[in-house]
Amino acid sequence: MVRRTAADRGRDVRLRLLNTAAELITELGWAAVSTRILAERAGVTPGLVHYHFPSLQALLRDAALGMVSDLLSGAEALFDEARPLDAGLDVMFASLNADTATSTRSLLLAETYLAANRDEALRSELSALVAEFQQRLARWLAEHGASTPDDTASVLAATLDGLLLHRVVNPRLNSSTVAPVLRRLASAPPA
Amino acid sequence: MVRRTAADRGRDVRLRLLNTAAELITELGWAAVSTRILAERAGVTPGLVHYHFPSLQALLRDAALGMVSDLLSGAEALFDEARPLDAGLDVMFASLNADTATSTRSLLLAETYLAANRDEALRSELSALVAEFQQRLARWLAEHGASTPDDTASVLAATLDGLLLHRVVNPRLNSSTVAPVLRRLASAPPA
DNA sequence: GAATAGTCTGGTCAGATGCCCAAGGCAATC
DNA sequence: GATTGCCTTGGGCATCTGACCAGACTATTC
Repeated sequence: MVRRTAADRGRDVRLRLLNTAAELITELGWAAVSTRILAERAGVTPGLVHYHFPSLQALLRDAALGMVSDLLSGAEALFDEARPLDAGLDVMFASLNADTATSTRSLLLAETYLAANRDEALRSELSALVAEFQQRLARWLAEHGASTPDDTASVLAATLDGLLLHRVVNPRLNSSTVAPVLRRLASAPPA
Repeated sequence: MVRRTAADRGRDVRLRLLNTAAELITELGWAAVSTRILAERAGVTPGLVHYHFPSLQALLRDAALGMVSDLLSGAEALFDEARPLDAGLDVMFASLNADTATSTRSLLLAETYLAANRDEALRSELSALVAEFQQRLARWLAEHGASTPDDTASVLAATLDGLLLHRVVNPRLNSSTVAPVLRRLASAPPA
């Protein structure tokens, strides 16, 4: 028998709200997530939303930043495991396609970029997350002999996000077409 | 004295609605554009919106596709003029940064990708526009000795969009850091 | 001048929105 | 058993939402 105090249940509801908020942002778009839709999907009364969070926007911010943080950590783990540079690039892009959970979470990333355009607080927190990811990516590139690792990491990170967006309208984008080009992007310049 | 028939005024209002709709999508996000906000900004009564368009969504679709079409035509013109491959890449990315109008319109492009995820009709029309742009880009790359021009064009287009998104949170992204990496992406693979 | 056709107004409708709060719940502590 | 502290409910508030429409306006055609 598990003891479930009020505080436990509260933490649970808070978490469930954050998770379903992330889902709904990708499904409906950031601005279309409403208190009531969110509460219903989370199996909770609407009033609870404003008990656990100061505002709906604050909830969406927390939800988005949490998921983005998870997503970037996951990506870091991928290329950290795969030792050679080529394999790392392959694995990174492949994982974006294969896993539906990852794929929808990456749409959330794009939504968050756009929302960051309109929300100062969100922008600075997102900047920090992305900057840290790029530093690790740059370090990994440098360790594997890539040239101008910092600039390459910036562009590579942007490319990965762009590919996620483009997959919506471009079915040609799969591992075998993309990987060789990415390899060229990360390689040393031709003599 | 210019003759302004009723039909002329009508066409004018229709155009003004489309233009301000595009503005508002980038400012507020797709789902946050409402009939009344749009009408007020366009200097028009709310009722007019549903006279000229069957629904608000249809208006937003038309507005977005129109602007995206303009944006892609503009980009095509840029790299068509700049004969060498390197110069073309430079000019393409530089123009995205320099011109504020172009820069906001490119945020509209990202909003449209995400909206296309939820709107079948929008998705197919956007796919067609992007596919045509990529074909021209691939042809241009091929003419300038790039390898695997089709795949390269797909990834390059995604990279450009990704860079637009990332500029929001990454101040390092400017012409001088990005251009060399793009050049590597488009170049022939090292022997 | 009458008829026609396209454009526009102002208002209405039912429903959704974010946020708030008094009242009740329940487990831990005294 | 009383008290304390956190969680939860259900309803209410003012405001906004997309869509609709009867009627007015105006330039063109007869």
